[in-house]
Amino acid sequence: MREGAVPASLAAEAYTFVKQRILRGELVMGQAISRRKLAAELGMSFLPVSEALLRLEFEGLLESRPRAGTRVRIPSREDVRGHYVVREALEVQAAMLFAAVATADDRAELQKLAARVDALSVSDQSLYLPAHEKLHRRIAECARCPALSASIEKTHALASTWFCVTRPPSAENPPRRHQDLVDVLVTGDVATVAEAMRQHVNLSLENTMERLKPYFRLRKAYGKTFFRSDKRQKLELVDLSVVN
Amino acid sequence: MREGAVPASLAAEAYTFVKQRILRGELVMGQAISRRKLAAELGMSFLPVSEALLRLEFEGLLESRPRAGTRVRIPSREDVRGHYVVREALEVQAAMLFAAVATADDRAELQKLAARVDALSVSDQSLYLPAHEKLHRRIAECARCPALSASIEKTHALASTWFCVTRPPSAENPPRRHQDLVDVLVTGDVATVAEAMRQHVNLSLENTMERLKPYFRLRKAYGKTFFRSDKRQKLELVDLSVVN
DNA sequence: GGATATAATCTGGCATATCATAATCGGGCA
DNA sequence: TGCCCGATTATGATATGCCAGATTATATCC
Repeated sequence: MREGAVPASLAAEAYTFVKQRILRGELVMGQAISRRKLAAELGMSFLPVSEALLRLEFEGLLESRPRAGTRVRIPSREDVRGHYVVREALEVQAAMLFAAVATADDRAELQKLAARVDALSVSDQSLYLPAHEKLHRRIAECARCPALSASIEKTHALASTWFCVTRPPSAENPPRRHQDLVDVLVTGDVATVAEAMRQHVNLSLENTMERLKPYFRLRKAYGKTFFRSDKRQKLELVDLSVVN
Repeated sequence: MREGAVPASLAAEAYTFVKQRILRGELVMGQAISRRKLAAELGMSFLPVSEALLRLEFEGLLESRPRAGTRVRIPSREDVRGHYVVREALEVQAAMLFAAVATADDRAELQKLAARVDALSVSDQSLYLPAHEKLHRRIAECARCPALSASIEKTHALASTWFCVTRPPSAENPPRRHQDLVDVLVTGDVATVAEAMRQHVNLSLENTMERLKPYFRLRKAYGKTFFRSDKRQKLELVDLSVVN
């Protein structure tokens, strides 16, 4: 995700550009993306832009239809459930490896991160998300398997799309959710650790499912047509907030 | 993977074409692929071909360097290990879900498949691979989570690349390897099932690691240069078989 | 006003052409 | 025979242009 220096290719530049926009919530679910306008904005042809969007489509962040358009994907219930099943598999594996190979420093750092995440979860929503991502990324990195880290990171990027909807002030969760999890990770045996992570992910699933509920209907409304103007989108979202 | 009717796009046609070639072993590890020749062969421009190869590169089947070339990827030790760590995570998850939700019919079918796989493993190598794939795919499908199935299938496609090297007549494995696994899957509780699958995958890891050992050196020899003629490849392979 | 046909606009897919660079080839040299 | 260096060829990345189809805007009719 680092993009400090000059990008290896124009396509890579476009890729990180769009991805950042999505992750920051500047592009919301269902919003249309024009390859040509993007190309003009970035000062390149629309071909590298197409390549970048294609990649984001493979990763599940976008969806497109041949001559209709491209937009930020709105998930279905099955999408969300499937996502969390895969995520559970990967994160449990990471947690088990963590318990097996993490150093004392690794464990100490993780506990600090967890405290920070839990603190932010009630104070600052915008800082919470990246901190939460970092916590999970760190667990995977301490498992010392780059392929597993990469898989998990891809999974998280996808889920980030869903989290840009403002959530209720989160009195719903125990305020020590991540600290409790990490305490188990740091001290427990492999089986205990696996079970704790499994429950943690399943809690996230329920949260996400609840939060996205209004969007599932929106997805149906969008269904087959790729709107280019965003008038209807706005209308739907008003309708959405009524229900929410 | 079905490709019965007309493909949705030229790029999709090129994608399945190349993928089939790799999975059938017509394209071996390290072999160069020319986008332009492929395009001519398929009667299309090299742009949809590029898109197809790009996708295969994302999936880990190919590797390319900007103005050097594209070739079938030769894995490193870390690649193989990482692959099997992710695969273990996914297959264990599938096995657990299978144990939880599979019907009686599902279980009966799986036992037949396992018997067939074990039989083929000593008789017919070319039929063994697809049967083995089908067995694992069936487990995932019975878990009734399409996203998990898709992830596992992608993982298997990648691994298929490594299996086109002829393997020693496999007296190494107990002749009931898959039947034993499936017996546990069908009758065991969730924890037992998970552990059985974990061991099964780890056995595969060791097998694959052993079989690919000569290729790890080949990868180093290839290293930075993307050969376009295959003279050196042939030479290396001779050197390879000496060691093997 | 509201529905419907029709033109204008926009979209993604693809073909062709160009460019800088990497791999290869062919001499010259030791 | 073996090795280094320029010329040649091949490659992936990108630009531009065109096409068929989807969406949107507009005119028309009731």
